[in-house]
Amino acid sequence: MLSETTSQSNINSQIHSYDASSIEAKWQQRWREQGVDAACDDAEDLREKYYCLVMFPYPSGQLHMGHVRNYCLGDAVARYKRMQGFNVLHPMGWDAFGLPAENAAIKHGRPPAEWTYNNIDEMRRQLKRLGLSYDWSREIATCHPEYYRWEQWMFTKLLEKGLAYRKEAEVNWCGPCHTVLANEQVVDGCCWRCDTQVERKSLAQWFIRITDYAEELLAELDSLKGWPEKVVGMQRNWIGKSSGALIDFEIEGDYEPLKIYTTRPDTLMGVTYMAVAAGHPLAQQAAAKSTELAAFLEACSHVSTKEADMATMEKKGMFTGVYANHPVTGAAIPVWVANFVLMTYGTGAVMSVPAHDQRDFEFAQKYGLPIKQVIGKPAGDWDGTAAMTDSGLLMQSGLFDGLHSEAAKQTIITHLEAQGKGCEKVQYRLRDWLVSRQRYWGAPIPVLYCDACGVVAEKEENLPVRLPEDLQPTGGSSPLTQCDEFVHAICPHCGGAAKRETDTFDTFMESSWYMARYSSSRDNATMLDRDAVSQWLPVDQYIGGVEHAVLHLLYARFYHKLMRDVGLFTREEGGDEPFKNLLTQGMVLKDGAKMSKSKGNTVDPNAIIAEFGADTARLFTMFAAPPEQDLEWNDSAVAGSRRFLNRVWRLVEKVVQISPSEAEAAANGAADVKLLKRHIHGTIQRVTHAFEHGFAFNVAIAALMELSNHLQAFKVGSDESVDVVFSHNEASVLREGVVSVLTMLAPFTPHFASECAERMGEGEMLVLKPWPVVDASALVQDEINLVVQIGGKKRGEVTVAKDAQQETVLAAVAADPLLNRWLEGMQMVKVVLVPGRLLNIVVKPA
RNA sequence: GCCGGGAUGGUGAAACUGGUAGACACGCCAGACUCAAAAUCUGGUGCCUUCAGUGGCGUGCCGGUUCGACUCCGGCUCCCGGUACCA
Repeated sequence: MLSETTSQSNINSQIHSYDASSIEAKWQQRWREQGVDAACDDAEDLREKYYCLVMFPYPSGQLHMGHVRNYCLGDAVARYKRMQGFNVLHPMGWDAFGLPAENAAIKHGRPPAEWTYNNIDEMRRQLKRLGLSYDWSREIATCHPEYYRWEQWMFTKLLEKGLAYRKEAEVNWCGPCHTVLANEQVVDGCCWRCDTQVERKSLAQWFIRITDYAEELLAELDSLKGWPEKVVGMQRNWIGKSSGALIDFEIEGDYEPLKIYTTRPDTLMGVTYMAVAAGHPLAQQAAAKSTELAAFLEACSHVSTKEADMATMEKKGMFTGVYANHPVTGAAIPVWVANFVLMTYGTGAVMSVPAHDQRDFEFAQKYGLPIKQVIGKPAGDWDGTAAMTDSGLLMQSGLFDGLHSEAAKQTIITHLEAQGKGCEKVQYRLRDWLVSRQRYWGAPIPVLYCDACGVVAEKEENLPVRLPEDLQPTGGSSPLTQCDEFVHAICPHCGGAAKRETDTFDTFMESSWYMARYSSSRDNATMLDRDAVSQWLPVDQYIGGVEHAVLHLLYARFYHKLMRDVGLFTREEGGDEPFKNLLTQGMVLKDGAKMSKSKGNTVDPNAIIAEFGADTARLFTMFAAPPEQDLEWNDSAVAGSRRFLNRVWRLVEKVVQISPSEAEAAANGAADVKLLKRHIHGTIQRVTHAFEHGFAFNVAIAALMELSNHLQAFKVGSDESVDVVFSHNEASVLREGVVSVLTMLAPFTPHFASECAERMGEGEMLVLKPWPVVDASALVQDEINLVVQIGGKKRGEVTVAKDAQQETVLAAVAADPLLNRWLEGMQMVKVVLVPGRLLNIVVKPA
């Protein structure tokens, strides 16, 4: 009884459904055998190149839905471009160095290498199960010596050019991660990985001079037309260019002159006090004479970045007892210590103009300091309740009176320059990139410390400096520091004993150039093959999460320019910028929140593939939301995506069985065929448009669903039980429609579409078939339904010739009693005809 | 504060350069098939009104431009992301 029920239900589900797992395996094997996913390096290949890249994953062990979405987007683009006749490079690899591997190693007592390689194997399997069309022959893993040796080589070049250097500096230290961090990796004063508050420590570290490239990185943002404005804006803010002046204030007594940076030299004559950071030498020096001041400085140093909830923190200060001399008037100006002045920006000291700076204003009010207006308000009088920060004409400014702010800036700077008291200065917020990390699982920094020769770079023939892969981290300092075989080395300069650097590179170093390496990933003679670079770079379409807006995406732009300037390629060969177009996809949410293990709201891609098939997982992630928007996971909508595929499957079964009759179509048949043909080509137009403009795949798939609904209803209407006879013409257009749907589904659901196409007798390689082309003649309509508005409100439609003139349309309206009644007792004031769209009759009571 | 994005049915979302608001899908309701259920199929589904044809209202709020505004302009409110005592 039970078994009977089960078998019955199996039969039924077979009738309505298809077997995803067997056909997906079948097609994956065929594509692999036929090498359809490989990019062609052959110079004789005349196809235009297209480089489609998705951000490579960190091999954490399991693919999550965010990956699935990212990679399905990239795959849809790559497959579409292949069908459009491009020679597509669509590679994949592993960002394989990093902290999680060490943490896992500590937890499991096994070396990070093993964990990493196992994860890569598992994740590669998962990617293959999704049917993603990667050229696996170019796969790279950044932890492989054949990869990082070139990064080490590059670093030695940067050392030669003075673009890399070692310096003792105040740096960000994360205790739990046991390493320093770059500025970009500190978020709200906390470590970007473990979210604990970073400490400031003075340590000798390796830096790369990204600040030398600040201007170029900023200027070329304007050329990135294919990037989201948001990301461009974030990078612009991060670089933080401002222009102003450096001004020296002489200090009375035994002090160095006080150098300040200001963007408002025009307000110089309104300075009523100076403010320096607690860490400023002048403050420290003055504190030696005042216990009270020393106590205040001590208090300031304990205000952590965290509790300093910056926006609301109270402005505090104390007079140092020191006076500065105004560089123009010579007037004595009190120097204060203020907790809002940052030692890390500008010179750690500011001139305060309370009349024209809100922060200075609040401080002056609190401590009863004078406020002197030197800029006239453009309109009306200044009420003095808040700082007046607009530009305007100078007043109370002696010889500068009457100048406009903008002119005054220049005049005052020139005046100061003449007296050696100041100069023009462009300031950036960007700091040099700190690239050394006190971690084991990373690429060794190829330098040695020799007692005789000092800091020496490893020789090129000794590269790579191999990371021993069998060490076991324990949680404290890097096991490399205890590894004698690694540490004790020979100085490449004098041949004496030397110690190796045990710090490793920031893992963002590896991800900064992988896109270039894919062009020549198997080349062991050079970092980048010049021909391969000019063949493939720049990346035409880059796809990934927005969280890398000022991390990876800034570093990669920088590194690209470094590689160019080291001479690996010219600007003609590799371009100035690595990524032409950027798509930042949204997150995958469940119950309104980002999926995470801690929240317990994850959806496992394996489970979805097992239940519905890879094609359904792909289709849903592309259909549920536009790519750059967050996607809310919805289990029943996933099932709905699968239902759509089932319907197409049954449509294919039906069309395959049609044997056209010799009888000619009925009289109205011709019109039906024409309409269907218009639907088909309208859909081709819409789907192609989606691929060419913004990748609105949700709309593209909706269009395919719509067409498939039309195809199902063709000649049958809602009653499928009717035995319909198709003429040759009808059958052929129906077939054209189904093949079009399958062809356009191929980028989204490649296995399913291929299987259906094969059943239709369309041959094996749907994925290599040309993309359908719009037949413009099919879109032409002789008669159209024209919307009729009366008084701006839609009142109905009339059927008229597509190019009908106004009189004709009005006649049609008059002939329609339902429309005409709106005109009774009314006077026509105006008639607006939008050809092909609508007619609006403006009326008023007669 | 500043920069960027957003607000449309019960839900995810469509709407080309101003021209039929809600395509497509999920959910829900009803029906067909079934002993029954599942699956599948069909129909309905913005809100209010009406027996019904109809009519009115409706894209966060207020105002403007226009024959016509989700779309453009001015002024707000709220939400999301980024960033910040940056001098």
